Amino acid sequence: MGRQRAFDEDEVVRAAVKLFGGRAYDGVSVDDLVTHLGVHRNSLYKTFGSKRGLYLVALRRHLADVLPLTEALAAAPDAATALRLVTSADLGLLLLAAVERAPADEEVAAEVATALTAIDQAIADALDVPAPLAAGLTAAALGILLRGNPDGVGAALTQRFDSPD
Amino acid sequence: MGRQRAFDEDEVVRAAVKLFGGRAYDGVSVDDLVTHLGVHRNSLYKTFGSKRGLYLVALRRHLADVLPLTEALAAAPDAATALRLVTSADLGLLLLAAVERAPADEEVAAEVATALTAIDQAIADALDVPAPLAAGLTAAALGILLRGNPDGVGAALTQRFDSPD
DNA sequence: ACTTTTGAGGAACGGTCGTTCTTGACTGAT
DNA sequence: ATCAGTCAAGAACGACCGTTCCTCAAAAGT
Repeated sequence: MGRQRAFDEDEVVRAAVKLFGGRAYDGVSVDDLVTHLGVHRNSLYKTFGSKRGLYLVALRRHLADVLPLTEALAAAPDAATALRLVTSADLGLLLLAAVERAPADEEVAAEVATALTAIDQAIADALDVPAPLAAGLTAAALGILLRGNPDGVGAALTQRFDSPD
Repeated sequence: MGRQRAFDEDEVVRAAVKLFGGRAYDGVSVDDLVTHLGVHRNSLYKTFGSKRGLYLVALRRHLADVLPLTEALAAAPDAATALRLVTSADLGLLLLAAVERAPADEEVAAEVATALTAIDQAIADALDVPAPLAAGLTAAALGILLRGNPDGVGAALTQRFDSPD
């Protein structure tokens, strides 16, 4: 048919995940995307439709990368392991999407809610704890990620948490 | 000397806290501020210097409102009470500032870090627990706030948490 | 070899951004 | 009564936003 594209769509989306995960949605301009993604403006719009379209694709790719995390969670023996798994994952875009975009974009809100629920469920199943408790653990992990200190804090929490078992 | 101003600066700052706490920094335009704050463009720039200047003032006001929270925390008898105090507080702007602005504005980052440390310290003192554990509790509270479910989740966490005592 | 389809390339669009300028009304001090 | 200083009001600024258009080069189908 026509000329073949000179960029790898998967690479582009991954680079977009990195960019959108690093700063706010409105802080990433289309110029930034064109510069850092190695895709021409025109191809970007031809492929993803709009900036928001690319963002949604990037978000879904990011959330798809969370699936392996839930599988790893299924084998977690205790809360400490589960918390460490979540806090050591790269969830930058998920975090930013939840705080910043979800309130303004219900499609983003739906994706985020689904992903968080999946993590909750994986924790609930693995540790055999009630759903609200699993959701609390997920929330705690997100809070730790948000504070940017993966070490020490989580350990202190779960050390106390696992002791009654 | 001149004409007296027709707006209450305190009211304006409080309205700004509400606006900036509701959506991303770049999502709040100066037009939005002028419209919802009841201050004229010119007065806004005369009083606060810039949009970022107003944001910083609003952030500091918001964080000043956190001080009473730390005082209340000092009297918290257990983790459940502490967590409930934090998760029932209005920390929208703090949360948004931590996730979205802090990475891009080191002055914001410093303010946020100071506020979070103050909460950590208050919890550590009240519950007589080590600092990392207190920081973990603060993080958990932030995560719960971020998920937007103040009830149930926190209770499930702390019920388990306080039981060994 | 020729046509057709598609991407690359870059200029350009209208709109909105944060910010500033100009003008006139109001008020305290001389 | 006059003057100086501050505020309100809104037009206007250049810069940048997301998006589109136009032209040319490359490659698949005939």
